[in-house]
Amino acid sequence: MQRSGDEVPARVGALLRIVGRVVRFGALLSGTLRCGMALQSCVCKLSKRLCPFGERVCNLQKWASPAGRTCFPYHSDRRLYICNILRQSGEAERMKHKKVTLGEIARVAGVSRATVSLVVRKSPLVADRTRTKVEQVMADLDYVRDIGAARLRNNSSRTIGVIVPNLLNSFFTEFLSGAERVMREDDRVVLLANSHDDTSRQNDILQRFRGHGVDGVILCPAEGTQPELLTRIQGWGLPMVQSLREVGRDLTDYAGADYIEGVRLAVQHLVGQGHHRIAFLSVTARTSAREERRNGFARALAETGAEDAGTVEAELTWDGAAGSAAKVLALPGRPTAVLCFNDILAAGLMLGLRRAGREPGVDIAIVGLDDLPLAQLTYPSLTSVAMLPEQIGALAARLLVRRLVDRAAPIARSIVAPALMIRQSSCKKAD
Amino acid sequence: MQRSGDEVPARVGALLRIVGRVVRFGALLSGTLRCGMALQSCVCKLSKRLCPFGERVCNLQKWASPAGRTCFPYHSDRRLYICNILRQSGEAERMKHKKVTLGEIARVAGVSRATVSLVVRKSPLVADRTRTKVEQVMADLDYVRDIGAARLRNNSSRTIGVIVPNLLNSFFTEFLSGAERVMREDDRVVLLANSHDDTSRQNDILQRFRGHGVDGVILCPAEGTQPELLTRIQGWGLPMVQSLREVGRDLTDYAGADYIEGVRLAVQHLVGQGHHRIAFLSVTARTSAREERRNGFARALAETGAEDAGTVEAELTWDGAAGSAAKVLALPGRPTAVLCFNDILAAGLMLGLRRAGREPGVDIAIVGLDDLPLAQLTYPSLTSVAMLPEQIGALAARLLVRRLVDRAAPIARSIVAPALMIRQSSCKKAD
DNA sequence: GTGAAAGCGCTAACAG
DNA sequence: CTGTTAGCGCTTTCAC
Repeated sequence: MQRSGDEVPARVGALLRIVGRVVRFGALLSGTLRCGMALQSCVCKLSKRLCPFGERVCNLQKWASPAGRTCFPYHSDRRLYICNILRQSGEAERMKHKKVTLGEIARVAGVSRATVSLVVRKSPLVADRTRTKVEQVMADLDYVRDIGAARLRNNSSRTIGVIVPNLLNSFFTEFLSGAERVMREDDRVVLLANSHDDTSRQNDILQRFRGHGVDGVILCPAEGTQPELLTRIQGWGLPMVQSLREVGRDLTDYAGADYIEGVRLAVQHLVGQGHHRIAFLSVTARTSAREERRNGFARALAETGAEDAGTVEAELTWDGAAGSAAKVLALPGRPTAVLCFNDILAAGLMLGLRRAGREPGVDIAIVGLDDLPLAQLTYPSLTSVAMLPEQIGALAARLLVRRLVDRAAPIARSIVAPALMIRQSSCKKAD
Repeated sequence: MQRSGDEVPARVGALLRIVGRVVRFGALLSGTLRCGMALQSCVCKLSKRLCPFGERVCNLQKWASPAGRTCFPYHSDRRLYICNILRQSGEAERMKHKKVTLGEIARVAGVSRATVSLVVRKSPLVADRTRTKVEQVMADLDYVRDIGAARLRNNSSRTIGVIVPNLLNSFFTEFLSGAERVMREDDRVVLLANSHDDTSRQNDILQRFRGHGVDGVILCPAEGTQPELLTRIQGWGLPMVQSLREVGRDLTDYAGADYIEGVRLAVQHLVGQGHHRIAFLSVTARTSAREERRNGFARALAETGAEDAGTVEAELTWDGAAGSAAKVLALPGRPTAVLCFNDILAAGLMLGLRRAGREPGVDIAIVGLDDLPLAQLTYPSLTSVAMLPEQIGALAARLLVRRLVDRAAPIARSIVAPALMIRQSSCKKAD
């Protein structure tokens, strides 16, 4: 079955509906279905493209015969195209995965690639009629803009990298959640990596991110990160904000919580409960967060006149903290209260204390920091200071976005104010 | 200060060391430093590039004068280049962020871009001497391969997308952690997004991922996801594995835990503890995970002969679960034990029960599912069934990698075996 | 082994 | 407002 171009109805193009990547024919052309092809295997082909694009057709026979396929023409706004029905799924399959490009949208819509590009980028420079036409075609063909290709031209991948030291700690995953949310609101996408608090992995990740052309990075520096790293990153021209932890001071934008104030709230609360000998359960990993919390502790003690009953260090796990209970109890300062580096340690310590025959919240007061969700679940429930990591993540993301927009902006800090959450573990001092 | 090309020592090139993106000069040329320029601002320029690349220099004077800069030549393996000292940081800055490309490596190493490309991709087709030379230059210039540009040619971005419904639930973040780990081991990078269990956001994310050219997707389908979505994704030619939740059955690769077996373990344990009237605290969100757990519950009851004491539904929060305690206690089936959809609900339920004057683990047995870390912290500690989400994440990643390698591979399932973790909440039945 | 040339899909600059 | 042109940095033939 072959038809000459002359037989084609004048406005056949208008009857074509393109749905997904399969061409559906209008009534006028339904006769072609008699070829015995399933509707789904009807694919318009031109220059190896799926869908109804084609060069100008001069000689239908010439197109129809050599390939041994049944063809028929239709025309779109400006040109007469050839629609070529593929016999077998083999070729159809191969085409199915051929990308729909800007150029094809342009061809179908009868405009230039530049115009389509403008439409895609929502430029005001394009006429409304043109825009809607192009948008219609994009929707019909299921066009997806290739951001990677765009980046090659304009150096904006709309991708940012987030590096956290531990994905099993909900403090960091809440942080991540906030960052992801804001980035998505700003139409960006997050590349995620876990440094496991290892600087060499962190380097590795940074290189990889660089190779992927990220626009910027949110970094919670791994333990032991040197300030040189920051200058190196800046040397790459890679915008960065540090968060939760900070290397150096004011070397980059930074989002975090006011750890010192948080610790002060905790200590004041304990002192208010009548405690005057307070110990600190710290963590082994040396980060700015640790230093701030420790300094805050010393400062708060000085302010309140309470006594430093000593510091114990534990690994950042429940077991580690539980195991440190004995050391805490053996502290020469005979603490009546313990402030913990974070809730994970606090929860572990409470387990360990109970194993050692002491009732946390009764015999000894415990306060955590961070107010992770688990603080509500421990027994007794854990008094803690909320640091709002989800918010910090969001702030970090906003700082980064701001910097992407204006690289020369002055270095900024976003600090969230902590909030004391009083629960049962911070009992009044037993007499 | 100008020198003619003739005055340049024959093997000056050999004395050049390129460190980072700054050129350091060997002793032979140290005289040039007398110009009064800081070493750091010495930048080799050619065609706006940083570092010592240049066209062949025919006429040194011509290069030196018009730009008003001090120049001197050196030669590399094959060609004579010009090294141009920039006066001001203005221009130097602009250049600093100019990318080092394959072509520049090639020019410096004196080979073709194709050869460098082969080296980068570790092809065996390149001579050892050439390889080491090229690698040296890459290290010197701090070359980073642009994966986005590579993808444009070869359609492999080494990027995969992971879509989870909730980043605040550690079940999913542990999952994520496993997936990220495996992907990084395989030298891939993870694009992360949070669907918030919303199908329209999920669509949005998928489009965005598509635009970023991900090689594949790991999907924990949002509540209400239709099987059509899967066929659509497949229609895009986008490899995908489902995980933790499944839409349809065997439509795609799948990694998960054997929820039914997990529930069976829990019920058997409870029955072994003397409980015969068991309730189920379920969740409102309708997902395959919920259905499997419910079905498993029914089946396990049938197997053990225990009695279904009724089901209560709660929102997936502590408050929701705590609030449901009254309903659980009012169940006409008078349960002596409650199996909970997951640990979050179990923990919340225990809080609620205690508020209602019942002692969980004493008056009523509680078992959770998932064995989140928090199970060890509740009081009493929570008996739960470990589903090992970190492992599931890793398995999902491996399934996806496998499919990327062989798209025609048969559809596969990876199911991890759950493990019962007995703790205090699953007391023997009170008499 | 290596080099030259042709794109991948997109956008910036400029000319109409 | 729209079209033309010239690449972005890389890989892939296909010669040599």
